[in-house]
Amino acid sequence: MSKNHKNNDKYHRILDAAIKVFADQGFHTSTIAQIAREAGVADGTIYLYFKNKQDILFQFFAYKTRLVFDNFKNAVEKEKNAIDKLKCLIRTHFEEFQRDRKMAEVYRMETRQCHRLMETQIKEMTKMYLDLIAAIVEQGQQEASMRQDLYLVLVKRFILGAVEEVINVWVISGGRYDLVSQADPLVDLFLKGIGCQEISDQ
Amino acid sequence: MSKNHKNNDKYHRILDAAIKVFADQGFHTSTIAQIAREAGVADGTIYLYFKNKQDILFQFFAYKTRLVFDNFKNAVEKEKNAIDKLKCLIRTHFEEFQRDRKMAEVYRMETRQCHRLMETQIKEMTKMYLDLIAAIVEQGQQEASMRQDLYLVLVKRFILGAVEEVINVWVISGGRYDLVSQADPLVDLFLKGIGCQEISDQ
DNA sequence: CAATAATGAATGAGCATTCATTTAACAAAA
DNA sequence: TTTTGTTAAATGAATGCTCATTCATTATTG
Repeated sequence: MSKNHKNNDKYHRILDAAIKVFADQGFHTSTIAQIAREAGVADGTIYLYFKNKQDILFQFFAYKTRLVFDNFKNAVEKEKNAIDKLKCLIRTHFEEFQRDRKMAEVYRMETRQCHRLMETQIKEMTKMYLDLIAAIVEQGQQEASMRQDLYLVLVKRFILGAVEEVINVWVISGGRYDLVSQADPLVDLFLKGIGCQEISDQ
Repeated sequence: MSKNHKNNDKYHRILDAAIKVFADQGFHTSTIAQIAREAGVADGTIYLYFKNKQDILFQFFAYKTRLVFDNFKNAVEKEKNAIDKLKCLIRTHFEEFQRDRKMAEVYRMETRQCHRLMETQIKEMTKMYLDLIAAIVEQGQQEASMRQDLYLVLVKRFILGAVEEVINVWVISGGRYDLVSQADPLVDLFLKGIGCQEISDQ
């Protein structure tokens, strides 16, 4: 009956337990036994809800992370001018990752690992994010709040990279300070850069 | 006699082979047998030059990567004003990583993994890099080529993150385009940002 | 002939996955 | 309400495979 385990309480118990274990030790060094213990179920039970160990990580990307990224688009659409949209995107990103630090830790770790099966998932999410940035910047150019002479491909990476690095440090610090408050200062850097206007044109 | 294996040809053969294998599959899924095969030696031989599998990765950070990062400082010192130093840092970074793509791949992957033993190495290199950026920015502020109202901690991450992300994409693409040519456009973004001067002050 | 270096088969530990068995859930019959 | 039967869910010990690591043996060097 419940082919769709996603409606089942135990599916989530196990997935959350796995995320906690992955966050602490990384995917490869985590064992099914540890995940089972953390979830309070027997080792074998995990295989009633997941195909295998890889599948747990797959579900993490396909289900958990995906939801978060879908949110970004909705949040951004609520704002109307480009600069507010950019602020909103980054604030929402920080909010969501701060809300679920274990998710942030696993995301940070495992997106850089080569797990053949996840690649598509990860690429799709990244593309969605980059497209969001591109749309915002193009709108900003039309509104004349952003420079015309931008190399868009680079701008997208420039923004994504900085955002992820700010999260990275926050994760490494153990989440001991408020991440969201860094959003506006970061957007300020994106917009104005670090140079003095008068000289930076040289 | 050769306690210091680093002077030994075979030490480098094995280390380079390992880097190639790690780059292709990641540390955890690589086997000693694969590394031995790639290096053209027997499995056991590896243990004459390295304590164990982890030690190979340790040597990668302690020896290979470390050399590259030490270079950055020297390169930067050759320039005299802050903006040129920043350009030099990023150009050199791109040059070195482009010169040795396998190294870049392993660095990208394994710095985000939790390998207890590497942590110190990685933190030290990152700190050195961030200090370099901080010094450049502070000089820029004295020279009045960079803004006075900068939150330095954030600026460091902002720059490092963007730089690493640009490398990241280049690595993912399989190194199919020229990385170094992205250095100047990136520094331009760092200095001027993406906003229009007139409005970005709003 | 040492002494040093290299070999690769053998060892054993660790762990994902399976599956025979047990337990729980629920419904129909008494 | 209790009894009994049926199905679904959960268990965890047993299996078997994959390696990292070792070490007795062989080759190389000088």
